[in-house]
Amino acid sequence: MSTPELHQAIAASEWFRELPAELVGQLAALAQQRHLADGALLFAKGDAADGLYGLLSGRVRISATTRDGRDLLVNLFEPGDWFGEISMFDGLPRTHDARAVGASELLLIPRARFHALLAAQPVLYPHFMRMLCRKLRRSFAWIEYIAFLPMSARLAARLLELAQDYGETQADGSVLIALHLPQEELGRMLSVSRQTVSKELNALEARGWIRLDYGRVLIRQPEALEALVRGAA
Amino acid sequence: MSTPELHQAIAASEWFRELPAELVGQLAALAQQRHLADGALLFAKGDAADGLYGLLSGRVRISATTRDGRDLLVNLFEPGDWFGEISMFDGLPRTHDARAVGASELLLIPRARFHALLAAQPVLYPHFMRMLCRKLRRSFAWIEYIAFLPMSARLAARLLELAQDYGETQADGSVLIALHLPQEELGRMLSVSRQTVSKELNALEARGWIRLDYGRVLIRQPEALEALVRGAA
DNA sequence: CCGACTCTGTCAACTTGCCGACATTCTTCC
DNA sequence: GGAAGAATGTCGGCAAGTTGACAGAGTCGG
Repeated sequence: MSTPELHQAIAASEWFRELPAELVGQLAALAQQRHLADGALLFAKGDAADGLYGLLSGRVRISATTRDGRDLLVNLFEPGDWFGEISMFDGLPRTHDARAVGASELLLIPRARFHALLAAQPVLYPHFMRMLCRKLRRSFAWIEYIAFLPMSARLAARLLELAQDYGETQADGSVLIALHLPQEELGRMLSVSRQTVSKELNALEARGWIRLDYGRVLIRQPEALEALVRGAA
Repeated sequence: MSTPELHQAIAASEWFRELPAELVGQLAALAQQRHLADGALLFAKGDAADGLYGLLSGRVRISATTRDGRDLLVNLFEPGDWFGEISMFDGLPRTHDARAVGASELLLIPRARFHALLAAQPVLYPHFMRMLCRKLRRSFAWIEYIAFLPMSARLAARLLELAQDYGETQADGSVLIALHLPQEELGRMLSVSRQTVSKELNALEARGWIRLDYGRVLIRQPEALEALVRGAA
């Protein structure tokens, strides 16, 4: 990918939209390109930080795993997202595993260069602080959901979040979650069994709020799901 | 409190230990002092951010609350801790409620002044980024505990954390958690009922790993608790 | 030292969600 | 079009934790 194309890709990302063109240019100049095959491991929990990653195409799955094979799906990044900043800023090991879902293209801004740029351009700091704050708020919300909401409301909340990130509005106004999303995967997001997800999704479908399809979900009445979340809170 | 005393108080805090004296002085110059009576509300979730807080004496309890009165005890700060930085950096409302436990003295660094100082001294940024990263890692660990560990291991993990923060080593080598800590409060930390906490604590005591006292806990064998956490992970 | 209050232990009935098993249905790839 | 594999629906037994109730024990202030 040529430098102007890189510049374009970075400037288009939600995270760097407000950044002046000059700084985008400087970031682009630091970036290396990287390719990952489907399922390839980008980094694992405990690894030393190599740099900051930006996703150009494909998907990256962030998860926590136990020795006995259970795993928790923490995040699913799509093109335009940036991640891996935590280890960059505190110098400690990676907090999670990162794995490609489908063949993926990434940008890597290596650690040392990134810190040099930050030192030269402290204007960048508030920017990345907002990035950290956003993840913190997301974590807090998640913790509260687990603490306060019953499983059904948590599922509804998760569906709405997915619709926010991956939703495609259909002709009839309903929102299709444009993801290959088996119920087992949904279960891994909520740390709940496949069977429980299945039962609950069917209950939601019976009420006409969603429609189930093989490996995907269509949300017909987002307001009803929101009410379910709020009502339980 | 006089300015040199403030300077001293800030420099002594775990968070600002590495900060050069000059910057500590500049922070101290911005600080206002504030007193809170036992149980007084410092700020509530949803409030606009007034500033960054440092605790001089007493305790501050950070929690999330539902309309129907359940609450989740997220954090318990002690003298030397600083908090309230998230809303400062992203400009969004407070994420939690903060309430004094016992009469408390606080420092407030007002928002506008703080940002002026940051702009003048960007060296401060990496410092606060580490602060955010630390809270993020804590959140992640918590989420994983909830997802992966059974209640007993989560309780053990929480006790060890409390021992870390509030522990006083006794003559016989065991560690007393120097907090008024009713089992109900422990339950609110883990979002688990008082009865369950009671049963589990008694099981731990039966194994000789802890000793229960009225409103407090003594940890006799930290290693055993650690093994319990690790074994379940 | 006594009464009020807080904290703890315990029980039974109930709810939620897990797990294993098995049958069905849908998709994909030859 | 026909496997093979992936995803889903469903059931019953089981484990963990909740809720409400009540009794007993510890602490504190007058």
